[in-house]
Amino acid sequence: MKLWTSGSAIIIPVEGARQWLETTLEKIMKATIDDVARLAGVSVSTVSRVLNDERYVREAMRERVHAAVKELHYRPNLYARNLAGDRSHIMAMIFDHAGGDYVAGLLGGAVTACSREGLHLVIEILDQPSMTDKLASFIGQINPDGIILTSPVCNDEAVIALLQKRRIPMIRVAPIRRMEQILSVGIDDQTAGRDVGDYLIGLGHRRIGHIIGHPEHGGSHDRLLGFQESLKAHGVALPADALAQGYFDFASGARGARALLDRGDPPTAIFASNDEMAAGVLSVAAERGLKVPDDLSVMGFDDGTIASWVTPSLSTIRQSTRDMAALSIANLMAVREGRLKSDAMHITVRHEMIIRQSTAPPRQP
Amino acid sequence: MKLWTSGSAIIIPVEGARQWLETTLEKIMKATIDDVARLAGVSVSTVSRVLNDERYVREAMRERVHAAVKELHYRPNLYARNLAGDRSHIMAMIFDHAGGDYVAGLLGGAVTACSREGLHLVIEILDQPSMTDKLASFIGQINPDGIILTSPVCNDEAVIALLQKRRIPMIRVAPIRRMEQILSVGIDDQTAGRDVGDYLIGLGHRRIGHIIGHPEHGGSHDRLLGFQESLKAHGVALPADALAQGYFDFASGARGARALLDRGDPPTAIFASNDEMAAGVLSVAAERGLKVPDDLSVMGFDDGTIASWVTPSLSTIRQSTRDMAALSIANLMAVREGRLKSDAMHITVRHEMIIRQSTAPPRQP
DNA sequence: CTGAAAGCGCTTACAG
DNA sequence: CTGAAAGCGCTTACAG
Repeated sequence: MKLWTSGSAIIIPVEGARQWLETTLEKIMKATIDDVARLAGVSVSTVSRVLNDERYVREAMRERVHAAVKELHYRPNLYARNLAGDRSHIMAMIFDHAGGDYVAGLLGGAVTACSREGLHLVIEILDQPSMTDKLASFIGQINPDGIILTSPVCNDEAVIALLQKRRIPMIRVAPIRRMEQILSVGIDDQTAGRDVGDYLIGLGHRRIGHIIGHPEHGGSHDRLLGFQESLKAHGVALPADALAQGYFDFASGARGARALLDRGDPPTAIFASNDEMAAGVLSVAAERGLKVPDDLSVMGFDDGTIASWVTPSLSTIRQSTRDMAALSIANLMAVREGRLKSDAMHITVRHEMIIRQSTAPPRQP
Repeated sequence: MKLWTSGSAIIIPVEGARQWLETTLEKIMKATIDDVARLAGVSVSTVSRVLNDERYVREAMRERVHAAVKELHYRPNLYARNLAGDRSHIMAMIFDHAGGDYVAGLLGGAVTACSREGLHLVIEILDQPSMTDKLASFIGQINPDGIILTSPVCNDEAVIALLQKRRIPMIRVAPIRRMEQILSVGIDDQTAGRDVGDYLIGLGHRRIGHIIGHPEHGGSHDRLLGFQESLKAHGVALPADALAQGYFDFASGARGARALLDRGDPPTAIFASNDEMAAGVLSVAAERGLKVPDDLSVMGFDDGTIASWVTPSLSTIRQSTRDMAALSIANLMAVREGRLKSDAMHITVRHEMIIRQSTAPPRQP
């Protein structure tokens, strides 16, 4: 929409009028698909087809439409599209709390991937087990094109059943157990756990403790499993009291460390299932006058920001939650568009061991 | 797909058909406003009025509608509402990166407040200065009912101008400078800065350093200002080299600490403008064999999770970013509904000093 | 390959 | 206080 002025000026008397004019212009200037069709000299059907990248459109038409779109600064109305069509162009991510590097990475990765694909991300918090009513209301209103489920909700049977019934493509991030029909993504936690065991044993440690991660998070089990495998393979004992249950938070890491160090034969190395708990171990070591890594080696997991902050800095396993989220979005789109069947598909993301200051050979090898 | 009927039974041959039936039932069962109107024996206009809590509806009607809504498990279609009406029932929050306790608190508070008000939260990341194209595209499509701007975008003139032009209610979280016409929320950073100064001087410190926060975050300036006021009021000198510029991250806190401690007359206390930087100070102290708090007192800001993790735990100022976000949502709604004019309104959230282990009187008073 | 037209499920003047 | 009807801006069979 253009304004033509010929010789004379438009006089705008007062501030209020200027605002009114602006608002009105805005409204007029907000082009619709009809405006585009008119300018391009085609039907709205054709415009729609071009916009949605459908086949069977002549190149000439395509170009004319694109030119009109550009000239009018046209942006399709999300709500009209969603009402008329069967896609919402919206992705959802569900988690139980907003904090920590782990969630932040997922969030950042998801938003970035979404905006690259022309999608929007809406988030919802489910912090009670089986809040299916809240979830039902949420997906009933948003009708997301796909949904990313993090721990612990990704292991909630009621949640999964609901989503399956509603036929919403979903992907589970680091689930406890993979399911035949459902996409999932994660690193190979078991191998990572084995890597840690091998590394610590390689340093010469023979009494190694482990603080298990949150029981409702998939990584915890697999890391423990791999860790056990490694010790077994090297003939290193792992008595029951060398294991402490943690919950991925600082306090439970500290509690676990105290329990492990109070044993008759305390460990020379502790592997905590995430960095926060490892930081808890470090604080207990400091409190007891144990030098890290000389008296005690400490290994974390995640390589979050905290791993480099603490003193000494943490040796850890790096996993990219950003990548996991980006891959989640990409695969959910592929499922929705029929490019991919979701059956039995698990995406494994690379992990990497990062050695810093908190690990070393034991004092008495 | 056809259904065969033989006698009175419906014969469903294969699995595919069962799925089809389920899907169809789902679709049938997804009630619309028409269904509600029919069941309640009123017009859709009336249903709409009841749903939107408008006046001028008889109590009897209201009850019948609510009963029908409940019976049908009716949920209004978000996209139809948004297309027909002028509200989107969507709130947006913009930030530059997803990490840290500060952002996590805002996020959690916003999502919680939204779901309480029947709104949804969509998030967008603007990590380059003046990404107005991306923002324009975003709000053009989402048309949020309100928008929460965090630092540093809340200080971006181009961003604000765009939002004003589009008449989207916005609130700025902890802006550098308040603006007459725009809502903002934050704690009284200046008073908080003064509180810290008063407290450290009260302990007996006379050589106090400060690591300034990120220059594009509003809190930084005001905290510094209040801190300066306090020292001045008590006649305590604050030479230029007792100030270091930080960026709210661990590394800049460590850098700042080194600079301050390398002075001829090193400080006995350092006030860092957030906890992450304070953790950086702690690590430098450890590295130099300085005992905290005996040789050096350290004060943080925010009371994020990290404040309790580090050893010694940090004395700090607690501010609730959750509350800020919740208040933001509430006030944006009030503006949109005309219950509140956005002019010159700033909401001050309470802050609180938390004393832990990292502060004490100086060794030589 | 293209277009005319119905329809998605609401809201909102406009009448009464 | 209530209802009939237009309209929001798209997508999608259905014809051609």
